[in-house]
Amino acid sequence: MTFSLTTWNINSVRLRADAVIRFLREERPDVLCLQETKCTDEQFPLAAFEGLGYDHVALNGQKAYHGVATLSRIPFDDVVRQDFCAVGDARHLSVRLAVGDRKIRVHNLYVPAGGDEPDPQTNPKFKHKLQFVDELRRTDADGEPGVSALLCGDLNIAPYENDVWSHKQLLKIVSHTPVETQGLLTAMTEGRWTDLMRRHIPLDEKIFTWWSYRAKDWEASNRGRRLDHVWGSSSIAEALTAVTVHTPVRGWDRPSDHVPVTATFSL
Amino acid sequence: MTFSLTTWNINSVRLRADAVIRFLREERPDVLCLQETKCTDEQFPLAAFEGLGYDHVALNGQKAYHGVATLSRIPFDDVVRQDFCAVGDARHLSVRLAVGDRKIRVHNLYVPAGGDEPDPQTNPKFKHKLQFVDELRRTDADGEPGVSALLCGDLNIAPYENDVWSHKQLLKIVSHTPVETQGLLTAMTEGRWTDLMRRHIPLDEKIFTWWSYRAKDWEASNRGRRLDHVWGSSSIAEALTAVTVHTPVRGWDRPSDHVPVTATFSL
DNA sequence: GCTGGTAAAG
DNA sequence: CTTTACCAGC
Repeated sequence: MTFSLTTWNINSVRLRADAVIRFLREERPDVLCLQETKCTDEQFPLAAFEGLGYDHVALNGQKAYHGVATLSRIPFDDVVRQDFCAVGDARHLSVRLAVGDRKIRVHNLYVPAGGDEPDPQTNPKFKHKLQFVDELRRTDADGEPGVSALLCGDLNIAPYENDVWSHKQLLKIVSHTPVETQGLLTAMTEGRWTDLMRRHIPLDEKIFTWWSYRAKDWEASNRGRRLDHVWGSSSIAEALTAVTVHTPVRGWDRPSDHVPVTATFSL
Repeated sequence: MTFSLTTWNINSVRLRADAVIRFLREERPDVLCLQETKCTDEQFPLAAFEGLGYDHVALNGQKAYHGVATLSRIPFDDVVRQDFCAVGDARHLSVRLAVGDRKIRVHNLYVPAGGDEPDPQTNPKFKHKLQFVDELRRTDADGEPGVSALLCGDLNIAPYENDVWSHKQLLKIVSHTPVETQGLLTAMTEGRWTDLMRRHIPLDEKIFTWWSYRAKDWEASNRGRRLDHVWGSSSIAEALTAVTVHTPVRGWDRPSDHVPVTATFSL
C-alpha cells in the first residue's frame, strides 16, 4: 500500500487555489501540507477544493501572515495546533491519520524566516527563529507509542552545503548561517528524525525547493535553496520509496517562490 | 483658425502614459488637461510624451493623490497654481497662451470627491468639497482684461438631471446632491462662465464622462455621470464649434474611469 | 527586487 | 473595482 505526502509553501492559497487544484489533479498525493496560506480559516477557499477527493481539511490560519493547512484524502483521528514561542502565530498544525493499520502523525510547520541580519542581539526576528528551532527539539518523532511520524514544511533553513547554490556565499545569509543549520540539525537529531529528502538524494547532490522572486531568470541563474523539508520517524523512513522535488512548478504562471516536495512510501 | 482643448481625469498618468500617447496621436488637441496624475512633478513621465509635439508642459503634482498637468502644443505665457482651501493639495493649474492674437487662460481643476456621506457636519471630505466649490466662485471668466478663459477638469459634480443615469436615485449620492449642484451652478454663474458641454449638447440629452469601476459591464448598465466639464468665458463660448465626449476610451485596456472630453473652437 | 496583504481613496 | 502607499517576507 503506497502513501504519499506533499509539502508546499503556497504564498497565498487564495491567489494560487488554481495551482493547488492543478497540482492535486496531476499528482494526487494522499496528504498536502500547505504553508503561508495568508488567510484566516474563514477566508480559506474550501469550496475551490471540493470534488477532488480531499475531503479532510485541517486549518490553522490567521489574517494576512503565515498560516498552515493540511488537506487529506484520509480522515484525521486527531488535530493539534501548537503555538510555538507562545506568540499566537499560525505556524504549526499536526494531524493523525491511519494508513491500513499504521497510524501516522503529520506535522506541518512554517518556521519564521528570521529577517535579514543574522544576529539575535539586534534582530528580534532572528531571535524568534532560533527560539522556534530550539523549541522544535521537543517535537519527538517517537513521541506517541505505536504512531509513526512525519514532519514537513517550510523550515526556512538550508542545513547542508548542497542545500544552497553557494555554501561560501551564503554562510552569513539568514537560512544558511551555522547557528541556524546547527540548530536545525540538533532539533532533527534530538527529535530522532530522519531527513527523508537526504535519505533519498545523496548529500553531494544539490537540492533546491525555493528560488527568489528577485532573480530575473530563476532557471538560468539557478540560485536556489532547500528551505522545505520532509522528516520522518525511523519506522516510516524505512518505508520511503521516493522523494520528488516538483521543480517545473516554479515555472507555472504567477508561481509561488517555493515548489512542492513529495515523499512516497510503501507501507 | 481652430483651437481644441481636452480634459481627462487619467487616474495615474504613470500607469496610463500609453493611453495618453494613443489619445494625443489620434486626436491631437492643442491642449490636454489631465487630472489625478497621482505623482510628484519629478515622477511625471515627461520622457514618454516627447516627440509628439506637446513641448509645453505645466505640472502641479504631489505624492500619490490628486495632481494636475497641462500639456500643450502652444507655449505658455504664464503659469499659476492656486492652493484652494489652503490645504496644500495639487488641484489647480492655470496657464495662459496665445492663439493668433487671442490670449486664453486655461484653468485645470480637480475638485475633491467629497467622500460618501453628503453631510458637512459629519464628513470633513464633503465639507472640503463644498468649501472648494465656494472658493471657485472667485474664479472669474472675465478676470483678466483682454484674455478669454477656459476652465476644465474633474469637478466631481453632475449638476443637471441628465448628467446622471438616474436623477431620482442619485439625489442623496455625493456628486449629485442639491447642495453640490446648486453650489457648482452658483460658482458658474458668479464667475460668468458658460457650460460649453451643455451649450453644445441640449439639457434633455444624457451626457456621461465617468463610469464606476465597480460595475461589471459599464457599457451595458450605462450608469454614468457627467463629472468632467469644460467652461468658457462668453468671449470664447461664441467660438465653440464642437464638444466631443470620447466614450470609447472607457473600453480601452485598463482604462481610467473617466473619459476625455474635447471642446473645439474656431477662433 | 518582486510578491503578497492591508488600508484609504475614489 | 482600481490605484497608491506601506509593511512584511524571502
